[in-house]
Amino acid sequence: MAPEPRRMTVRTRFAPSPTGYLHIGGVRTALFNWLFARKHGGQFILRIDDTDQQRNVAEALQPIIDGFRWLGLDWDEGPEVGGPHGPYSQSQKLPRYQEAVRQLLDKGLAYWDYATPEETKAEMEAAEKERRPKIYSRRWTAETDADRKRFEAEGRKGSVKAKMPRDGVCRFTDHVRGIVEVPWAGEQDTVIQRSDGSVTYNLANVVDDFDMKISHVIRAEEHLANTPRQIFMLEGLGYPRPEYAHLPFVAEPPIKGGGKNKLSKRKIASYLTNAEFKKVYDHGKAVADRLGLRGTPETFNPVLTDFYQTVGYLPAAVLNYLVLLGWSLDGSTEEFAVAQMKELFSLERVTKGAASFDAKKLFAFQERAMVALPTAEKVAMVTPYLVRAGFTPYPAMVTAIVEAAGPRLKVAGDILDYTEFFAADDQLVYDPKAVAENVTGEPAAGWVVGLREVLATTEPFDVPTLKAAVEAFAAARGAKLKPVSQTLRVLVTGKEVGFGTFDTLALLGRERCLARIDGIMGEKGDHS
RNA sequence: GGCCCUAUCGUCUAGUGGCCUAGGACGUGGCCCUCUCAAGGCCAAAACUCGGGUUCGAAUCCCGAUAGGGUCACCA
Repeated sequence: MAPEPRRMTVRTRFAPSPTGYLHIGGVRTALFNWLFARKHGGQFILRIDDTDQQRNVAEALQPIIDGFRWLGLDWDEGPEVGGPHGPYSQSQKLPRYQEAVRQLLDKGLAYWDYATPEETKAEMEAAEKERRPKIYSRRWTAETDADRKRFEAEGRKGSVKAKMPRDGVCRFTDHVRGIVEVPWAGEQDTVIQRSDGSVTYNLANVVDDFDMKISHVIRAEEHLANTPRQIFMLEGLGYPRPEYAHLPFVAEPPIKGGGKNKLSKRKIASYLTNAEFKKVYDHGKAVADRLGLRGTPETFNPVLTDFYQTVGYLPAAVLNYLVLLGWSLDGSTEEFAVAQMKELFSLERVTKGAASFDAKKLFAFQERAMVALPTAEKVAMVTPYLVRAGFTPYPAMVTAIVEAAGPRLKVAGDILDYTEFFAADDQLVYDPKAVAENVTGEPAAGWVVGLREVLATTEPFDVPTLKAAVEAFAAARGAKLKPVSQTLRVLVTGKEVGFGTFDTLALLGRERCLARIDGIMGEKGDHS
């Protein structure tokens, strides 16, 4: 029979542990898996790696599911959507795994072992001291049921270990690293079933990948060294070998005295010593503060995707940054719409070295994407922030402010920089320093009455007319435009920064401007 | 410690023997624009880890060193 060139369906997976948060490095791995599946018209599977049966799996899983949904990384099989190769949680597959362990035992590819943790530890330490590979001596191996009984009579607990070959070479092809060869003799007899009957990751992983018909295992490089053990198991079980691609890990931002360690959410304090990382964090923190959010490093951390969702980033921008962390199309194309990524992604162009996470560059993608977003979409994005901050945003006003803000609006939460337009005239918050320097101090104090008069009489109340009137006002007093416009700005917004002064005036309208000036001047009057 | 992986500007990267006096992007510095803050425009500084080979010619191929990382003990 002629070997038919069969077209295998591409099936990839991402298998997070339910930890309660979605790590940005994990998203990068998931993205590459998702992109590869989408590019080849295959399926992307989400599977839950909860072999050590934690308590609140559902609760710890939710943030991960939310993150995927927010980013638009849809899965064809897995939690909430089901699928024909379930269950998609390892905790529900124990009998299945134990069956696999039994098969390995029956074939003589695994054995019962009764070494105590102390004994194992002592052997390993001795091996390290003698500069030998850390290979178990198999001293407490039970060959027969009688052996098992004997060990158990001693009060020992048995675990099952894989019986790794002691000679030959394990060779496999990795789509990013090429051919990898490792001598079997260096591979440890790894525990596949713990003494409490639960199974370990390597075993469960191999069984799941087979059950779910995973064609391409695309995962972080930390698993590269686990691959021979997994190959041993899957071949022992008679499973076909999937294709492998080990991605370089996402490294931490450059910090003084730091190497290229894996990005970790726990090390946020040291990342904050990196000025660029801190800028991004501070910007996000400002938004969270105005929202009255309690930002704990547990949830509010640029290493976690939740940060970007909370602050109001665009999923497309996050994805665009992430796709370039370890992959490139060429040396110059940087902007990719999600649809383009799906079309252009390839494993062959994944880089080999670890890539540092650069929050500031992610932010740059966000800025560009935000500027390009149609006003209506920005309005929809921004409105919930105003609501959460306690304002009543009227669509027309929001639209006007969003347009006036232009490129100042870098994330949705930035709308909270412009709440002066949504605040009631008698509830405007004035920055005392700004008032002291631009309103009550000299020469500004002497301009206020005149400026109020200008605003009261300028007709029409639009940008060019207002500008001309104020310029004339300044010229008449021998003043430059700058201090005068700043006085006006503080008078009606309470702040020294914002849109162009005349845009601000026009946006507010004559009534509100006069009301605000009267408000602050009346207040000053009352107190003096 | 054994085994495995990796190594181009501060960072992400292009580069697969001559097109490289090494290109792009973020960041940084300067200038311009300007009523503040942004944005924008222009310009600049900034890298092939080191040492040997192979070759007429090496960032690119080979060897070695160094550095970083991963993995190996009932985490995933």
